[in-house]
Order: sequence, then structure tokens, then C-alpha cells
Amino acid sequence: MSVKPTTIKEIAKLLDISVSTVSRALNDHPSIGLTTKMRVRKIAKELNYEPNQRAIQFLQGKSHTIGVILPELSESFFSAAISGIEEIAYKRNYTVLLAQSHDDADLEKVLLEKMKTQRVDGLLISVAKTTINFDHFEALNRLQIPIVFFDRIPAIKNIHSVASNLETGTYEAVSFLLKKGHRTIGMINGPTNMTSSAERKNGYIKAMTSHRLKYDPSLMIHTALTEEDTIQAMNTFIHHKRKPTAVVTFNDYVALFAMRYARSQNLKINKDIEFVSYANLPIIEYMENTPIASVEQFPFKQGQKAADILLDLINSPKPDNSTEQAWYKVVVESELVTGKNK
Amino acid sequence: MSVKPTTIKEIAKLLDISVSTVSRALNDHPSIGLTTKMRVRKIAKELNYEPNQRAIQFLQGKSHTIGVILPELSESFFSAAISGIEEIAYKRNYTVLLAQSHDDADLEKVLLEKMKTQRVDGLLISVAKTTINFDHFEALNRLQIPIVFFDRIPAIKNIHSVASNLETGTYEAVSFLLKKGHRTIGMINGPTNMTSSAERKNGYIKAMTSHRLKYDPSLMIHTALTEEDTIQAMNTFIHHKRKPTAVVTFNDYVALFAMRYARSQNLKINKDIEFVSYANLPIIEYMENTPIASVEQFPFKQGQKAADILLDLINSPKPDNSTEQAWYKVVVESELVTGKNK
DNA sequence: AATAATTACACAACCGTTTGCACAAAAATC
DNA sequence: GATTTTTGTGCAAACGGTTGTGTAATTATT
Repeated sequence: MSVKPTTIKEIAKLLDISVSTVSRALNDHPSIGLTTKMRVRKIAKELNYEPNQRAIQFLQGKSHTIGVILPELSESFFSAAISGIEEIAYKRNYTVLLAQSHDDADLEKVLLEKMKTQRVDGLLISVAKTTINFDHFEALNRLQIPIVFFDRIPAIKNIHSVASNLETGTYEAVSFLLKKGHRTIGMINGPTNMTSSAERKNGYIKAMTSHRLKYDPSLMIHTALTEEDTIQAMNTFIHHKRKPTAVVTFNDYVALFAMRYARSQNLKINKDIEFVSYANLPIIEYMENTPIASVEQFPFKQGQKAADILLDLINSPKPDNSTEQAWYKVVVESELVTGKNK
Repeated sequence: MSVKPTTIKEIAKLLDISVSTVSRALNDHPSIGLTTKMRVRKIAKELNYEPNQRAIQFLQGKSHTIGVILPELSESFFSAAISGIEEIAYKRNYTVLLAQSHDDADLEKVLLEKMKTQRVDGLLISVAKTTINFDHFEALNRLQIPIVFFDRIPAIKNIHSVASNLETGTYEAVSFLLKKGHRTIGMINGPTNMTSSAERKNGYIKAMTSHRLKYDPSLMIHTALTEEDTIQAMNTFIHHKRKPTAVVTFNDYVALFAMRYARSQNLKINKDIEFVSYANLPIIEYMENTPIASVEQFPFKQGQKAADILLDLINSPKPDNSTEQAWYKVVVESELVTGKNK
């Protein structure tokens, strides 16, 4: 029926010793006698004593909490990432304060404020699509709260970042198709202003040229990733003088649109035309037609890595002396996965 | 270049007044003169002063934080739910401590401990599938930390809970099919030991009988929700003397399996046989064949509701006097959605 | 046996903020 | 002008734990 948690004071009073002795006994401090330690621990156990983390956090000026701001947990990339982040955080005895920006720059700013007043020890963030101003991150910098940017990385310098490079995976994907005998490979890529589009493009080109094939720009179509654009792109391919026998799509949604349209045009998937995509949808394996291979970005691993770096930053000796600080810029290589995903 | 956040003390020293005056000035206490208030606020703004929440939390013995333990964020039901929870929590100025149990009872217990030592003001939990022992929740009860169980509710009494009742939605779903002219409707249900299976069953039976149709138990098949079981169930239906023209499936995965098998048996989906399912997969709308209707459980709304109740519990006057406590048992009715999901 | 070293504990300050109480100065009352 | 009321501010305690320093009692050293 006890209503308030046991405190160190109560234990001290019960045993008629000082609080400092109790504290040290519980922390196995060498200057406390064995008998005293035993007595203290016995009572502590009996009373279900647990140190008040809030008090400790306050005293030490450390919250032992990291803030995580992600755009959307319903995107499987991010829900996988948060699992990786959580795992590392809990393993290293940190707590995770989560918030979703829902890709809203204003909300993101509010959340950032919240994290600041909550005195998180560090922040992990994947910025909202709409974020164009990065001034509000400065406030955290001033307070020496480290930030690790993750997956969606702003185009500013002197930041820590973890992101995947899709070039490698794309290279593998295209090489894989070439090895299967394809010679005419189309790509439905994303908007040109996205760095990830460029990575895909580079991977594609490198694969082609390193196999002594000429890069044909007309087989690389940039779209806004809508169904309409995808259909248009597919249509271009189908009526192309060099009709592709394989297509690499920007993501699984695009793959779905493309495959659906291909079927509607009486193309046999995996026979007349094969698809390779990038792993976004966990459900893809249940589908009617699935890409024959997928470029995996390992969001879980990325989350782990980012969390690890952030915690390292938090616990590293302060670089107060204004010597040049080192900026983490970790690239997690993507990888082609064939057959079963994972 | 300031390294540590501004404190109230610094402001006091700067203005040569006491900290209590500063505190009261910032909190708009009536006993502070207007001029003083202005002076304090001006400096506070200049120095970017923000109250140290950790200190306040400690002082007040309130963390203003709620713990949330969910099985899996990659399940869209839960990622939608957490969004609802977050929204309410932030609106009411609470912070969310998130953890996933990954459906592991042992991990769940550890996380619960963590929440306890973190002194969360309340807990929202959807229990892991494997959880069979509920003793560890007792510890939170003893500390007067309210718990609201959510969606997956343990079969114990005297708890607060929010969950959906699938009976209504199922009733609507079956009625919908009846109205479309179907008379032989199969159901691929889940394991008999799940309450949600029973809800579905009841909804089905009620719909049939209230339309003066006899309930045929041979059209209600309980499965373990695997692909294998689903195929078997579909096979039974196909060779049934009363071959169903419509099937209600336990969830979208089952619907996928069932539709795929139906196609393989040369049945035309939406012509020879129609499907109705329960909304789990956001991606369902991209699929080759989709159920013609879906029972929606409103996870976002459920999350909101659960969070609201929890915060009400936290902020309600303590029911210390051992009068009978009221237990929330909120049921969010499910609803049939046709056409576009949402 | 006197001194030095060790052991085992207590005292008190501290972290940042809130808040009950005391109290001086100014204003209002008679 | 003396007394009461109001207004504005300061003092100090409290929240729960950690930690540097002081010190008595015990043990070891000579």
C-alpha cells in the first residue's frame, strides 16, 4: 500500500546511519564496511528501493536521454530505424524520447524546442521534407548538445551524419541484371534534386560502363514518383526503339505501379520484363509479382550506427578547446538482396 | 559560445535580486512589481533562459512523461496508434518515452522496470503476445502509477483498457455482403483463443441471424493465420457443397493468401468470389486485387483515446481513500469502410 | 606506549526551481 | 502622525541523491 517510492533517507533513518553512508553502501563504495553494506542492501531490497533517476539526472546535469525526431513511423524504413536506435540506447543505458515531425517543418521546430527544454543529452534526427531552414539547430549546438543527422541530411556542413549510399547497391543491381543477360536496362529514377536519385544514377552508369556498355540517357527517366509519371515512363520504355528487358525502379511503390501497368499492357512480368527495386515495403513479398531483387538500405543497422555515434559524442571528452572538431560522416553501403529479403 | 544553459541564479545575480523574485517574475506571480517583471523577462529573453525541466520534474516529483510500450512499430496498427498517443501527449504537455517489446515477454518486463525507475507518471501498454504473467504490473500499481492497457488487453480484472470491438464492424461487413446479394459467406477466422476471433464470429452470426439466415458453422473456419492454413480453408470453401461467393478474412495478410490461392484455382476475384478484410496494411490499395471493403479499427483514434484516459488518470485527484475505484473500459467501435480506405 | 596509518562513518554542500513565511517600505486609513 | 493595510521582495527549506572533507575509532608501526 506504499504510495511513494522508497528514498535513501528512509533507509538511513531506519538504520540510524547517514544518507551518505547509505548512498555509498548501495554504490559499493570501498570506504563502507561490509556489515553496513549488507544491512543497507537488505533493507533496500525489502523496501524495493530504486534510485530516483530524475534526482540523479538533475544532480548530474545529465538526462541520460536522447531525443529522436523522425518524419513518419508508418514508413517502414523509419520504424526499422527506431528499433535499431532503441536497441543501442537501451543497451547503453539511455532512454529514448521519440517524436514524429510528420514531415512538417514547423512541427519539427516545435519538437526541437521541446527536446531542448527536456534537456536531452543528444539528438538524432531525420529532417522533414519541408525543412529548408536550419537555424534552429544552432541553439542545440550552443548548448553543446550533439546532433546526429540520419538518412535525410541537410545540405550544410559541419554536421555529423549517417546515411546510406545507394550507389553501391545500384551498381550491384545493374550488374546483376547484366549478368542475367540483360543488355537494355531502364531506370525509373526520382526527382533530380534528390541526392539519392543521383546516387542511383551514378551506380547505374558505373555498372554499365564498367561492363563496357554505353550509357543511354534515354533509358534513365526521372519522375516525381507518382503513379501517373510511372505509367508514362513505362510507356516510354515499351515504345522505345530499345525496349528494356529489365527496369530498375526508385522504390517499391514505383515498382508496383510499373508492374501493374506492364501487366495491363500484356507484358509477362519476369518473362517479358524483369524488375529490381529498393526495399521499402515489408509486404512486398506477399505480392502478386515481386521484383526479382532489391537494394537493401539496412535501416535497422543505420539506426544502430547513428545511435552509437551519438552516444559516443555524448560521452566523449568535451572538445572545449576550440581545436578542429571531427565530423562523423558515416555511409552505410547499400546491398543487393536476391530471393528472400533478409 | 555559452556552454551551460542559463539558470535563474544567473539572472538573479545580474539583476542583484533574489532567485525567488526571478522565479516569481517569470511565472507571473501577482506579488511581483511590474517593473521588476519586465526587467527579469528582458534579461531572460536575452540569455535564452529556459527553465530546467529536469529540475522542475524532480522538485515536483512528477516526470510529466508517459511510458509507452508497444509490441512492434513496424505493424501499421501500432505506428498509427503511437501517432495518436503522441498527439495527445504533446498537446497536454507530456513527453513520451517509447519502447518496443518486440512481442517478447521478458523484454517487456525489463522495459517495465526501466519505465518504473524513470518514474514515468503513467504507462500505456499493448502487451506482448507471449506475456502470460502480469505480476510485474503490480509494482506500478503499488507506486500509484496508472496503467492503461491498449488493444492487446490481458484477461485480468480491475484494469483500465481501450480496445476495439470488432463485432460491430464484422456485423456491418457481413450485412454489406448480404445486401449485395451474397447468401453463402465464408469466414476465415483466427485462433479460437483470441477474443478478437470471438468478436468476429459474433458479428458474423448476428448479421446472419438478423437477416433471417441460418448460421452455418461449416462456413466459419478457424486457422492459425498462416498461409498454409488459409489455403486449406479456401480449399474447403471451394469444394464445399455450399460454395461461398464471398469470404471475410481475419486480416489483410490472410486476404492476400486467400486471393492468391483463389486466383491460382482460376477463380476471378470480385466476380466469382469477393473478399472483405480488416484494415491492417496501408499498402493494400496498391495491390493487384484488393478486398472490396475493410473493417477499420481506427488505431490513431484508439491511441488518442488511450492517452487521454491515461492523462486524466494521472491528473485526477488521488483516490487514496479506498473507495471503489472506477475502471475505464473503453471500446472503440470498428466500422466498415468501402471504396477508398479512409 | 606513543605515533602513524587505516578504516568506517558523518557532515554539509550542491544541482535548479518553487513556495511558505517574514519583513521592510510605501500607501491608505483614521 | 500613529496605525493598519498593501505591495514588493528576500530568506530558507525542500525535492533525492552524490561526493569532498573531516574525524573518531581501530589497527599497525616503531
